[in-house]
Parts: sequence; C-alpha cells; structure tokens
Amino acid sequence: MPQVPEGVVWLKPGQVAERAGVAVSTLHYYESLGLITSRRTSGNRREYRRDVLRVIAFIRASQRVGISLERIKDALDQLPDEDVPTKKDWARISRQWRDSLNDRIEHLTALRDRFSDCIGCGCLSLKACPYSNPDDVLGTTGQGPLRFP
Amino acid sequence: MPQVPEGVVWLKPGQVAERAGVAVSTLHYYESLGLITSRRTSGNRREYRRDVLRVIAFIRASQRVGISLERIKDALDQLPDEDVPTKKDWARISRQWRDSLNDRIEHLTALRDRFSDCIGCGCLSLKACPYSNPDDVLGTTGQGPLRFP
DNA sequence: CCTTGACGTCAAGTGAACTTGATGTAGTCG
DNA sequence: CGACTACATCAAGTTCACTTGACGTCAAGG
Repeated sequence: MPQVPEGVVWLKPGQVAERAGVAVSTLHYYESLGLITSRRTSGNRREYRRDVLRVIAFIRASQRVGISLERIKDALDQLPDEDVPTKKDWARISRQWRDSLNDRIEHLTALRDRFSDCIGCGCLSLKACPYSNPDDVLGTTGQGPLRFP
Repeated sequence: MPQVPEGVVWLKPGQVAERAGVAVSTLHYYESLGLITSRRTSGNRREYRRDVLRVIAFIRASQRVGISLERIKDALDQLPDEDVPTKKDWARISRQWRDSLNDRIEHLTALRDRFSDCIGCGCLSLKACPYSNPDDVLGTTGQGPLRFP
C-alpha cells in the first residue's frame, strides 16, 4: 500500500512543525515571506518536502546569531530550488555568507575579550572604569553600521 | 572660567547621541529601562558621565550579536555603579557572560561550517541536498532553546 | 454518517526596540 | 530682548517576527 507518489515522502504541516520545533503558524509565516515552499494536496492542504526541515534549521540557527529573516531570505534565494546553479554562482554566494558570519564571529569575540580585559585591568567595573579613554567606543561613532546589518 | 564641578566632564544629550551614534530618544529609552543613568541640571536637563559612551558601546555590540536589552541589563545591573563588588561576585558574573558569548560563538561557527560542508559535499544545494538525513536538524527538535535565549 | 481534529484563510493582536509628534521650557547668540 | 535651537515629557506610531482568534473545510475513526 504505497502512498508515496514518486519516491519522495511529503510531510504534513503538523509533522514539520513538531520535527522542526516551530509552530504551524510560523510555517505559514515563513512561506508568506518566501523562506520555505510547499505544494498542495487535492484538498488544499500543504505538503512539505523533507528537506524543509534543513531549511528551517538553517533559519533558526541564523536567527539565533542575530541575522534578520530578510537577510536569511537573501541567502536562501540564491540557493537553487529545483535546478542546479553554476559552481561559480554558488561559490560567490557562499563566500558572501561566510564573510558575514566571520564578521559576526569577530565582533562577538571582540566583545568577549573586551569584557575579559575589564576583569584583567583590575578596575572591576565597566561602568566606571578609570581606564576609560573617551573615544574608545568600539567603532560605533562615525560611519560604522549601527543598526542590525 | 571652569564650568566643571569636580574634575568630571559631564556630557549633554546631544553630545552623547552624536559620539555614541544613537538618537537622543534612544538615550531616553535606555534610561527608562535602567541601562544608563544621568543626573539633572538646575534646569532639568540631563547630563551624562563620559563613561556612558562605553556602556552604550557595550549595549550596541551586544545587541549586534543578538542579545536582548533585558539580558544586557542583567549584565549591566551586576556591575557596580559606584561601590566596588567583591572579586568573587565579579568573577562569577563575568564567567556567566563569557559562557553565553562563547555559546553564541560556537553556534555561529557551527553555522558557518555547516554551510561550508554543503559546498564541500558537491550537491551544490542546501534546499534539495540529497545528503539530507531526516533528523539532522541542528538540535532544534526536542528540548533545545528555540527562542532567543 | 457523524464527530473530531488537523488544516485553510485572513485580520488583528503581541512584545521588543525604538521613533515620531505634540507641546512646553531652557539657555545661548546677535 | 527676542529668536532659535536643544532639551523636557508623554502618548502614540512603526517594524520585525510571530501568535491568536474567528470562521470555515477536509479526512479518518467509530
């Protein structure tokens, strides 16, 4: 009794929601933004390819480190849906993404190390640190990206 | 003509806003949340200590990597405002903060490496990767922290 | 066949992090 | 002294990322 059309197992919304650890409404929302896709049954129910789990995991992992859904969509959009992109395209896109992640890792590391420094310097206070040279503002003044990039 | 009371230079809202790269309204907002403090002049104008710049830089840097203002406040609250805490308290707090940052760095690195793997495997597609073993969901299923911690 | 529950759409609500607007005051400069 | 700008308060608006509610539909079990 095979219910499988062509070798691919399609998942129902509830299954995806449970496995991915998100609400069904979130799936609707992501779909409305074009982050994930689904097909419909004859009865208008959504069906998801199994790999949607991977995409959702990617989304959640990215969000977790402060990347917006818009940016995530930018990345996902550049990935192929059905057809295969050139290796060149792929390499370029993946390089961009990695660069952005590396950038974030750097900032995070700097933040951690700065915090550690404040312990090391003996002043025991970030708020009232006598070490405070006026314009050591971690690059927030001037032209730097101040909002979430 | 010294306008300085006791050797500390107090900054006006506009100066802080410009140097820190945030809007004056943001200063009000942060103050309303207890993230920063100010004193008032006889004319009810706010005045900030110079080190507020450092605090704001800390806030922005933390936000940038996805930490909420509430969490940031937790960290700042544990720092001394005027009086000195015990070294033990300080060490404990800083350890917590570092752990949380290290955790984020790990997640970020994992995300980057996973992305790289997907290039390495040759499938050229994350969305339709035939590599896809069903439950390789980066730990989002089950008990893991799904929202921003 | 009928109930039950998972699913569909669409509008509206929520919380976080700010911003904008309305309205009034303070201080500085020509 | 008068104008102008920066600042004060407070309420309300905005954006992002969802969630909730209202209401109707589909399908599987008893």
